[in-house]
Amino acid sequence: MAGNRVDATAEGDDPVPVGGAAEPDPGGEAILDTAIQLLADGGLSAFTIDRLASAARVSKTSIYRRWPDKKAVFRAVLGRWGHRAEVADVGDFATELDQWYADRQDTYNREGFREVATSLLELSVHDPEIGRAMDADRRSGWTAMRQILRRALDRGEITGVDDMDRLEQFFLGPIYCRTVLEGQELDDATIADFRRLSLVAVGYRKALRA
Amino acid sequence: MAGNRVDATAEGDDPVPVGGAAEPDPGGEAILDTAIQLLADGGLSAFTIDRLASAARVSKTSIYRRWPDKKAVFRAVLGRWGHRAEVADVGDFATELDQWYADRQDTYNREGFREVATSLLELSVHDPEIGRAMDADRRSGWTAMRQILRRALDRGEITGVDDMDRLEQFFLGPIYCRTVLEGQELDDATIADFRRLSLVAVGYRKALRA
DNA sequence: AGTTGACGATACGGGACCGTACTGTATTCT
DNA sequence: AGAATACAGTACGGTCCCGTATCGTCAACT
Repeated sequence: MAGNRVDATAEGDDPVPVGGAAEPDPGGEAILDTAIQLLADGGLSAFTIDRLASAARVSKTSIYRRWPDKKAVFRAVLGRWGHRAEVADVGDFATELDQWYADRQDTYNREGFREVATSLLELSVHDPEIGRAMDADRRSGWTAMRQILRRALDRGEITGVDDMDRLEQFFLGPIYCRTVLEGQELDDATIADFRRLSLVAVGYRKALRA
Repeated sequence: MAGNRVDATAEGDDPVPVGGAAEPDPGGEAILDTAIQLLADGGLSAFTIDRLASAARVSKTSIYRRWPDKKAVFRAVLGRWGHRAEVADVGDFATELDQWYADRQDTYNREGFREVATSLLELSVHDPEIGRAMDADRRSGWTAMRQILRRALDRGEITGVDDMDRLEQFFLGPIYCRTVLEGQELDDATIADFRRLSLVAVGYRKALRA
């Protein structure tokens, strides 16, 4: 149920399978899934290696064989938690935006998303290593929006702001604020409102009838 | 340097001065200020009562005399961390919005704001008690925006959306996303962009020349 | 002067947690 | 079959932390 794997972690997280070829190590991924579940249930204060082992029905040995210490487990969780969304170029900003909204809806309405997101954010803010991993993950997760905006700007569909960071924040902010900060659902009506407001804001003309 | 006190905590945080009248207990507030600093420096994992006592140059006795346990300290920190912004009715939405932006700029650019905000958010999401305190605090902190929007709607200055939650999220989201999630500064140019986009979005006509 | 109460310093019991080591077992590879 | 490996289970040392208790000091109040 979690998002796709961000494969290029390259931080020493990979278990390096010995005999066979590069298998995805289903055991490790199962552990990480359990870790996400554990984080969703009890937050950082309840996240211990002993509990993770118990919840994953695995011995601590199997955890420490894969990751050197607890922080490495967190980094790996962050990688597995990460999600990349690709939105194809269909020639129209609003259509691509709807695609992006649908993907965000799936992601942000996921059970336990808020809990895990806040825990990982707290970690990333106070730990430089995890922070870098978080940045990379977020950047890859947002690339879709960046590409959509870039194309829309090139087509001349939207105007008024050319700073990509601010544009991204303007589109994602309301969603993030509603779900992660406030804990409210991202329903269709809300998406419709955000969509209409945002399109008007950036001067997308074709959406005046909607 | 922290925000104003939210006085109506009413959760057993008050130290109840014995002899004199209702003094504000400067010792307790100094401890909470140190706690905020501690949270800003090391996050949740570094926040311990022993360290708090040491950093505040106070004995643990003085802490446990004021609050029954660690969670109560967190609740008190949340109360002191809280901030209420009032924006007077001046008859024009954009003017009041600028007031609000200025206040948000002060708040969100505060040293250590992001660190403390993420830690307290993580706590509040996973602990119902602290969560309720957080909700009350956030609600009081956002009331200014709610009032501004309410007045603007009544004056007919803005149109298109009448759901107050979504409107609030639409205005605060970009700011929150930029500062807390991304860790970027909330400079004047960014405020100007967000302001222009938002005003256009809600159909504030008078701002077309700006 | 004498009492009261807040305070600092310190110590302590109890528990939790991290990371490692050890042992025995099942499975896979040669 | 035999060797190598991953694994579960468990125990352990060391550390940290919470919350309480104790004791001596100092300032305020009566």
